[in-house]
Amino acid sequence: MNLPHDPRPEAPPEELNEDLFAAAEGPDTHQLAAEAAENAGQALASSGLLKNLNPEQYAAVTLGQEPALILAGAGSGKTRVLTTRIAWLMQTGQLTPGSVMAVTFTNKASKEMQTRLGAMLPVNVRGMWIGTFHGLCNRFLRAHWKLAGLPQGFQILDASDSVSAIKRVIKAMKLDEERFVPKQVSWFIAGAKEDAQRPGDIEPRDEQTKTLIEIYKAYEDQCQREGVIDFAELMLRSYELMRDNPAVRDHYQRRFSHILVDEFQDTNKLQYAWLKMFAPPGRGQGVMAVGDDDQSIYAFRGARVGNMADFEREYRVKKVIKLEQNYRSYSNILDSANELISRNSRRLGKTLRTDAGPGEPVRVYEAASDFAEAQWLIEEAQALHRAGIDRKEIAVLYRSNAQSRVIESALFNAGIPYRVYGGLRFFERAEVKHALSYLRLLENPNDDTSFLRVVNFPTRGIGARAIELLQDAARMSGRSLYQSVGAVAGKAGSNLQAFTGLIDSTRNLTQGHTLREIIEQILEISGLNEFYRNDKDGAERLENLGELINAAEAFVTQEGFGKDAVALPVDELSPGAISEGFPAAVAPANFTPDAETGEIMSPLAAFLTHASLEAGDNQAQAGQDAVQLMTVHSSKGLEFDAVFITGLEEGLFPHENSMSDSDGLEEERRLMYVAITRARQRLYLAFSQTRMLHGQTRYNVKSRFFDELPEHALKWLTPRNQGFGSGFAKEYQSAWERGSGLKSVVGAGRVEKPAYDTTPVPKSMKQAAAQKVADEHGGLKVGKGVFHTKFGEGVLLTLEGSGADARAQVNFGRHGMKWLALSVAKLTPID
DNA sequence: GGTCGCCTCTTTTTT
DNA sequence: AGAGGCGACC
Repeated sequence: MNLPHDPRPEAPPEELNEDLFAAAEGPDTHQLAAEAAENAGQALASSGLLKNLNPEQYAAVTLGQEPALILAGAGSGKTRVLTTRIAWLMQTGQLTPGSVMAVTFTNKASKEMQTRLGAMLPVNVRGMWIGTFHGLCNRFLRAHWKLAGLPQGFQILDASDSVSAIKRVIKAMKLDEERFVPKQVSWFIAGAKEDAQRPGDIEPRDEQTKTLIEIYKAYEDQCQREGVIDFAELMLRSYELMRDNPAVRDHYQRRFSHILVDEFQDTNKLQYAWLKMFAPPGRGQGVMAVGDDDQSIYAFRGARVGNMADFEREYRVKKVIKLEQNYRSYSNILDSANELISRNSRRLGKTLRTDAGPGEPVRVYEAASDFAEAQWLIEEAQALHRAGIDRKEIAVLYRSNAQSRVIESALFNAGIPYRVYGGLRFFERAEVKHALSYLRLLENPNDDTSFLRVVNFPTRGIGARAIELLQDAARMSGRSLYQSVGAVAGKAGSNLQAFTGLIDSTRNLTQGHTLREIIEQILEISGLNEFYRNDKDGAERLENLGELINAAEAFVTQEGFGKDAVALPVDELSPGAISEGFPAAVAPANFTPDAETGEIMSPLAAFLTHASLEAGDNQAQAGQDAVQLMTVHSSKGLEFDAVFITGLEEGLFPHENSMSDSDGLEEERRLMYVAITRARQRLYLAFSQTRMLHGQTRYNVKSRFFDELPEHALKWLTPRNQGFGSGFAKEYQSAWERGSGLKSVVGAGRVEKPAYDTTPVPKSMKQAAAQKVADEHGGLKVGKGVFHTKFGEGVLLTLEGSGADARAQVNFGRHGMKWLALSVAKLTPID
């Protein structure tokens, strides 16, 4: 135990478990504990745990059992406050491991919290209710699957599974996929669920909405039939179970005397409602919400910053504690962040300060191309490494995943170890998903999504027609595809039976085998291995399948398999809980552990859950000293000695899809704020004049964010204003007046042909049309610069129509994207 | 009826 | 650059 000044004798883990049971016994315990804390707290004031906390942190850590809202700026020691508070509450006897729930958003954050807490106290953090919203909901539903109306081994659909399930629904309903785009429908459904709305709760405003509601309903039925639930459903089911079952609700409200929620600004409506089920205002539990409105970056998926204000009001928070002292960055970095974020209008108000001094300037670099940007970045990173900075302390951030490619290949060619977070995650790779689908079918043959994914992969003579017949049969009888195989006659039918036979026999064959053996078997029997062995590009995929076996092995051994499953019998079935009159309906009868092993879940089922919930973030070689690559979103909560923010270009960052409304732009700004505040010592901002994206070249203008940073904190590594960012029309004019013209093409956006293609050959109708219009308007070329008397200079992005109808889409940078009628607008080409 | 290969469209961010 | 859709061929 590494708490040097613990006044109490060291408590053995068993004793803590005793406490754990006691914790479920009701408010009296809480009260006694609080009294004990009163005394202990004084003694602990100068102990190691509370040492070096600033006054605000101290106040937050040692707050009594009451609702609290902590406004915690970036780098203000938020995680430290959270973990120290839990540790302090436990040390002072106010809390037992079983009576606290700590919720985070990302797996990374919850792991971090567990690690830190584990280092402070000798507790089994795995058994504690520390996890992501979705992880905890999963745990909750595994415990109460029957009450929740789920099959015991329910599986979780990830985003892409969900979209393909919805696609099937749309097809089955014979709806037009153009009009009901599966992805958008998925959005609609997730959005409804996040507002706690079932199909019946949504108002059928118009025909479109009416149909969407029908799809939602059918999708629900389908998921229920197949025994699967999506991410949003995890939350919604848990919420509804709490809402509709007083006995369960009462149990958990008594059990958790303290609930801590991290990144509260990112909670959506449902998550807040969920929290209120576990700890309603006025129930007297200690609910601590920690958040930073300036770091709210998930509005796009339903996060409501307003939850912070609502929380303050509804829970009658006495005093909001603001953590504004930053311990991470030098002031040049902080000044930049502060200045930038001050442009946002809707803020709770908070300014970070530091005692660290100005530090180095923020370095700005302009590259000619994304390739050059990557090259420069690598040289700079190498220099940093030579100067003694660990590679893992160097982060490269970008707005969208697609940007990582260039950087990756440059790093690869230079032989620099790197690690990419996010992007195509391990469990999302096609071959891995195939393998997982086979595994899911072993566990639950009625999982139609998995069935369809692999029924004919590798090909085994089951085509679209056969599947259509099968789906019809299934629909008629209301059964799963697997159950309906017998209904299809002929060759196709026997092929289908061969497939289900393959699944069944593998299941029998591997009965009682280890997870590793099961996976090895299915890879062979399914023919996946053979398929990739014969595929000329299959080597890497085979490797990934091998990696899947490793991951399973690691999951079983190191990870201590089934933490969610194992944790349950211990604390759900605690004598305390039962003696407290925990209703029979949710008591042990609901657990049907494996007769032989006593496991609540099979290792396979647990592994599949793990694969859905943690898309394989930590599959990349952990521990190696590697440069860290990630999106700005996934960098939240992390910090590095040196940070490169790349691709700071209009249309990319801020992203073009967000620029239309001010809310979107403010979110982009918060995103930039998050990115900047990741850096401890060195911050680099880079942008590029051209960039290859989706196989096309884009011509870029530097991000408007450069104009929102304090000049004194910046140092331009390339000549300032060489590029064509803000106010470039003016620059253009002066350059024009000097008679030099402009050499480079400026502007931002997509162009129809590759940049360096000197002999353009129209590849599509669109291009051919563009070519035609260009001929009519001599000299205008897509991808080239144009000049407009009012808007100045821009880049021609699209040409459409002909004659009087001819239109042009031009990006005028500062003046934005515009569609112009060529019969009216006077556009002159610039070379 | 199945398979293969060419064509098109796509992509913001995540549990 | 990669996946899904569509048409031609087996």
